[in-house]
Amino acid sequence: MNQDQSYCYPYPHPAVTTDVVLFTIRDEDLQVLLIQRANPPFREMWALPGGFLDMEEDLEACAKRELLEETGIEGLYLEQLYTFSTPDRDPRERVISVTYFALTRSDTLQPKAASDAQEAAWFSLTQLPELAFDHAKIIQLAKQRLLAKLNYSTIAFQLLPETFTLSQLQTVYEILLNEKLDKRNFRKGMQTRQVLRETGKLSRTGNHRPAKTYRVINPTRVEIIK
Amino acid sequence: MNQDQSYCYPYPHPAVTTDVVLFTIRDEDLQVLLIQRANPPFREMWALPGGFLDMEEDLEACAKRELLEETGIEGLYLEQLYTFSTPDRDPRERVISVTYFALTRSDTLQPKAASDAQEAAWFSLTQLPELAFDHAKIIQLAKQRLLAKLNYSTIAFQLLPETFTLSQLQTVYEILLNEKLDKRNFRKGMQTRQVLRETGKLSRTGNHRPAKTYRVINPTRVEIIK
DNA sequence: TCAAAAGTGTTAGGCTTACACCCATGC
DNA sequence: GCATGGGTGTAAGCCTAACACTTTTGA
Repeated sequence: MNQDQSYCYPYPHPAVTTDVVLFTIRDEDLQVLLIQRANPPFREMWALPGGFLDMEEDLEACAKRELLEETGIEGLYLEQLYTFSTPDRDPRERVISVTYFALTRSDTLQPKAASDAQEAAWFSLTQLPELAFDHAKIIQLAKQRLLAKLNYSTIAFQLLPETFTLSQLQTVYEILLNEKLDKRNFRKGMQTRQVLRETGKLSRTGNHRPAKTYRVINPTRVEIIK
Repeated sequence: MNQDQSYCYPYPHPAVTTDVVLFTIRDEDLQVLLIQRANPPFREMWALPGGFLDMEEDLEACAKRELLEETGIEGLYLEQLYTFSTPDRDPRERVISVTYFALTRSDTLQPKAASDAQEAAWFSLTQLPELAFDHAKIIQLAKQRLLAKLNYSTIAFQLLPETFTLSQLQTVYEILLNEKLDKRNFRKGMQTRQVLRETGKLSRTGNHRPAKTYRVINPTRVEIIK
């Protein structure tokens, strides 16, 4: 077909990419990390971090690598979300995108742009810019999945630092669920689930009683039968 | 690289396939459809129905097409399961497999082999033959997903014909959960969920009182908050 | 009349929810 | 001492789970 294209197959192959929806909570709001594209198509538009699969790595490694390359962020919780395959979703060629969603605590240092991302920044889910490809749809699906897992898993802890107070934890739930929760019932529920351990240390901030701090017993995500 | 391979790209592309885990209930048992491979690799071994993605179709269409081509089965519930990408999972070349799971009622006519499947047959999950590729792992994951969805969705109805009795429905749950359920509580629960409608007809079989028959209000799957 | 599956209510205990006040600290 | 968030118990009602007998039919 074309002799300066070096990788040839007896029948057509699609390209495979990963795209990552990285959530955090900042400014009392659920936010998502976007990068501004440096190259066409959709040049200068905002998009999810992601990129093409290398032949030696599996998809999760690809997602982690792209996140690191484009934003400098690493070492976080990652879960496969869905695989998108509408034939014309990328104008260049047929591209299958395997999407992941990831969570990080907000005290992660600011994402710095790198490689083929011009810039990386956090956006509130309620104020997204226009997005490249079908990335708006991907973000909606990721949010739906995150919310669905809130009540039967320890996924929310991925949004907090290693140690935290119960009020901080409750605030995370309130922001995600978009409703106020009862303090006593919330704490009772956490006790029942047996996923927290007191650190023994107190958090002294502001002019009020210091709060006990906790850590997750098993920092790797666990599903919980209520 | 090779001039009689006609599809060339500036960087390497993996092949993309779909594989489908089709479940049914037969002989009081959860069974899965397998095909016997007609071609290498793993020639004559049993494997999930599936095959390579065409460039004009999306993944779900591919899964449906392969199921139809290899088994003659069509028109059933299909849900994306997971995308597998271990680099060496296929000895021929790098293959990404997007897997689906599907459910059908057992009165579907017998699968007939076609195209590159030598034979198609149902196997009990407890008596699987040795399987090609990583298909054993895929089946395990599909089963796990099916069981997880039992209690908060109407997924189980996909395993029954259009109209059915409450005893038939209960039997499906009992087989899947592998435990006996209380008849009165089961019926009460179904009433609460408001997903069934009486057909007005009775099922007369055997020497006993005829049973009322029901159909699902919304035959497309609905998620239910208990 | 017998066997076989269909059909039907009640109760106890556990879980969920609603709700209000004192505590420890910094200023 | 006052403002601020931290921390704690109880009671009502709802949901879940356990449990046994009558009905209808065909043979």
